[in-house]
Amino acid sequence: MDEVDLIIAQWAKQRPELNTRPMALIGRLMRVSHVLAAEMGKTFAKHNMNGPSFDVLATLLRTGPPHALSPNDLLATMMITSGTMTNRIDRLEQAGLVKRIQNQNDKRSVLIALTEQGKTLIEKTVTAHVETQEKLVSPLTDEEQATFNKLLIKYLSANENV
Amino acid sequence: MDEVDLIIAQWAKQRPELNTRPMALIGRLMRVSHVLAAEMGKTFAKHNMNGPSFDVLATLLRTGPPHALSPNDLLATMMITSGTMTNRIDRLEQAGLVKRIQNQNDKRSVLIALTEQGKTLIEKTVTAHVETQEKLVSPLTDEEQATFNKLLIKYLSANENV
DNA sequence: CTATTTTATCTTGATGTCAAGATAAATGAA
DNA sequence: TTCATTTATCTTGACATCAAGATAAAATAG
Repeated sequence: MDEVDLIIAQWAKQRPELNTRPMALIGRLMRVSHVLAAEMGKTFAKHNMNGPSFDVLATLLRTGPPHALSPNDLLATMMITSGTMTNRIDRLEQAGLVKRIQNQNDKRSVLIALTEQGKTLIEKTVTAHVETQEKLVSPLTDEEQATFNKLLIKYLSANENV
Repeated sequence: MDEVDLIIAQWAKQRPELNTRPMALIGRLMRVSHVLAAEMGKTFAKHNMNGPSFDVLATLLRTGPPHALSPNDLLATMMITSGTMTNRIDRLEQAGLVKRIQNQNDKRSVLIALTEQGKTLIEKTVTAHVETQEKLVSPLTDEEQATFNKLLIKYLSANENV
C-alpha cells in the first residue's frame, strides 16, 4: 500500500467507473523519475552544477576531441527548445565552463567548446554520476534491471513518432 | 539502436571504463517520463489547464465532498514545496476554479475548495485524462504492464527513505 | 542575379519551481 | 502566565523552461 494505492482507492470510491490501471503504472513511473532526478541532482550539486549543465557538458565530453558542437547539434540529443539551449550555454559561458567560437564557414552558426576548466570539471563529475547511478539501480537485481530495460526499449520504440 | 544506445556507444569510445548499464536504464526511464508528461499535457491543454493545475484540482475532486483541503494537506500528496503550492493555488483562484476559505478554528490555516466551475471542469478533464493514459500504456501488453508495475513498486518500496 | 524560403541562433514574456526566510497563530515548557 | 518552539502559509529572488517571434545568413527557385 503506497501513495499511489491510496490515490487509486480514492478514485475507486468517488469515480468507480474509471480505469485506474494505467494511472497506477504511469503515476509510479513519474514518481520514480522524480526520485531519480532528485538523487542525481545531489551529485551534480556537489560539483557545483545541475542537471541541465551536466547534460550539455557531458554531451560535449562524450563527443570526443575537440569537445565542440553547435547549439543545434546539442539540441538534437536533448528534448528542449532552442531558447532553452541558448540559456544553458549563457550560464555555462558565464561560469567559464564553455566558450562560444564563431564558425567562419557559416556565420549563422557558432561552436560551443569545453574550456580546460569545463573539461576537468565534467570528467570528474561524470565519474561520480555513474557511481550514483549504480547506487540508484541497485535495489533491483541484474535480471530485474534487464527486464525493466527491455520494457522501456519496447515502449520507446512504439513511441518514436509520438 | 535508439538515442540512448548512441550515447552509450560514445561513452564506450571516450571512457571505456565507465559502467553504462545503469545509465541506459535510467536514461530510458527519464525519456519515457518526459514523453508521458508531454502527451498528458496535451489533454490538459485541451481543457485549458496544465499538469500542476490538474494535480491540485484532481486531488480536491477525489477527496470527495466537500472537495476542500488545506494547502498543507494538498502538499502531502505532491512532491512540491509550500511556495510552489501557494503559487498553484493563486493561479487556480485567479481562474475561478478554487477559492480560499478561512478556517475559523485555526487562523493560520485556510481551506482550498473547488468552485462549481472548477468541479465541472475537473470532472470532464479526469475522464479525458484516463482515456489518454489508456492510450499511453497500450503499446505494452497487459502482462508487460503488470511486470512493469511490479518493478516500479519494488523500486519505490526500496526507496521510501531516500 | 534577385527574391523567397529555410536554417541557426537569440530574444521576449509568461509560468513553474525551489530554497530560504518572513509572518502569524497555535502549542508547549517553565 | 509568559516565553520559546512549532506549524501553516506566504514572500522573495534566482533559475529553467517553453512558445512565439525576431534576426541574420545560407540555400534555393525562377
